[in-house]
Amino acid sequence: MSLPHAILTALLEKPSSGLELARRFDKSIGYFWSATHQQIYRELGKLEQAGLIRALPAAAPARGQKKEYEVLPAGRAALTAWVAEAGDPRPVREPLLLRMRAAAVVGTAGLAEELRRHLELHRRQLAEYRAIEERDFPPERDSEEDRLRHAVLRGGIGLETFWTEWLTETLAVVGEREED
Amino acid sequence: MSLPHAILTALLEKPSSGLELARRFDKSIGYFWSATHQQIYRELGKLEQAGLIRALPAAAPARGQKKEYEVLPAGRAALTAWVAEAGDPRPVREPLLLRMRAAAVVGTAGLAEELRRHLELHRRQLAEYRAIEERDFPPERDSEEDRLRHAVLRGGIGLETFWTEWLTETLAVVGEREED
DNA sequence: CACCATTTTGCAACCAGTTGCATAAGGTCC
DNA sequence: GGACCTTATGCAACTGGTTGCAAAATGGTG
Repeated sequence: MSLPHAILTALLEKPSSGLELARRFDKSIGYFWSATHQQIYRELGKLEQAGLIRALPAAAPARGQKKEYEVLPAGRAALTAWVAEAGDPRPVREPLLLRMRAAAVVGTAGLAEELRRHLELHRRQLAEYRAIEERDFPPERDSEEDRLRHAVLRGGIGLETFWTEWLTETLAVVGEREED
Repeated sequence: MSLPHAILTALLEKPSSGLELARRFDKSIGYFWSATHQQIYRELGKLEQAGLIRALPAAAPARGQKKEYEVLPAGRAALTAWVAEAGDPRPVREPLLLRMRAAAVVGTAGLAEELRRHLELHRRQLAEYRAIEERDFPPERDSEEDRLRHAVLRGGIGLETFWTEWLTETLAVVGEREED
């Protein structure tokens, strides 16, 4: 039940149309909860029906025509409640770790290359996060909101840092004996 | 497409019945790819039909009766191929990070308690991993398989370490101003 | 041996997320 | 103004994962 709340958050930050939301999910919020435009349109429909958001323009709602949504008080209340809700961390689901296990049984052929590719991807993501950090969180900006959002970004940075370190380490274990 | 390969790996490590698999998924493999017994039974059926595994006992296969499976050569081949396959890392999907974002907009009421709860959970998981590490990977065990499996476990340890550190840090940001 | 709990397997329905495609409006180019 | 591209919304079908429940074998207890 996270997607509706992700959308409510995004809409509170700035009222948007479905497509705008989809684009914003490709960065920022989407770094921690990605969604396709389909999911977003469907969920916008549900949220509207539930009375948590409403469409703005009142122009005849036709197909190829932009529809902007804003959050209603009930929506804000639902989001506030969700912040305090208990919810366990999701179990890790990373196929790469699984593949390592499989490799322990059937051999590591082709694995090192994958590890290198992943390392490159995580390095790139890490660099992107760091650029955002420099751009959006200079030392002088330090409101409550900034500190919270910065903490989220530091989460991303920490995760990518972990993966680059682990992959580097692990390549030392796997890589060498695959070269021969 | 990870579950079938997780099952193949588990079955190669040791031929098992569905329920045994389900139990083993609650530890070890399941730390990185969890699955319910339903998923497992369904997948076992598919794998059998695909000719990648087969049921052992040949006794009349009835409902409440144990059925052991073992991996066939085709299954091993499929797993070997999968190890080398390209597959991008999954995007992070952690509701807690999302809730932090939401909290930046609607306030942090109730958040600190959740952070503390998560911190406790991650500490516990970390302790469990470390215990497994001591038990299963003493310095003298150092075969190829051991090194790979140990790397996987180090992955888990690294992730839990990251979360405990991030949560501690973040509690310092959120916790203080919620006490008043 | 009738009764009951446990073990093991499984069906059915559901929810969340993905993929592929369709349709409408608006702008651009000739 | 017809052909075409982009923007925007959406339907339908599918896949992966979850939940709730049922049902057959097994094994004990009175």
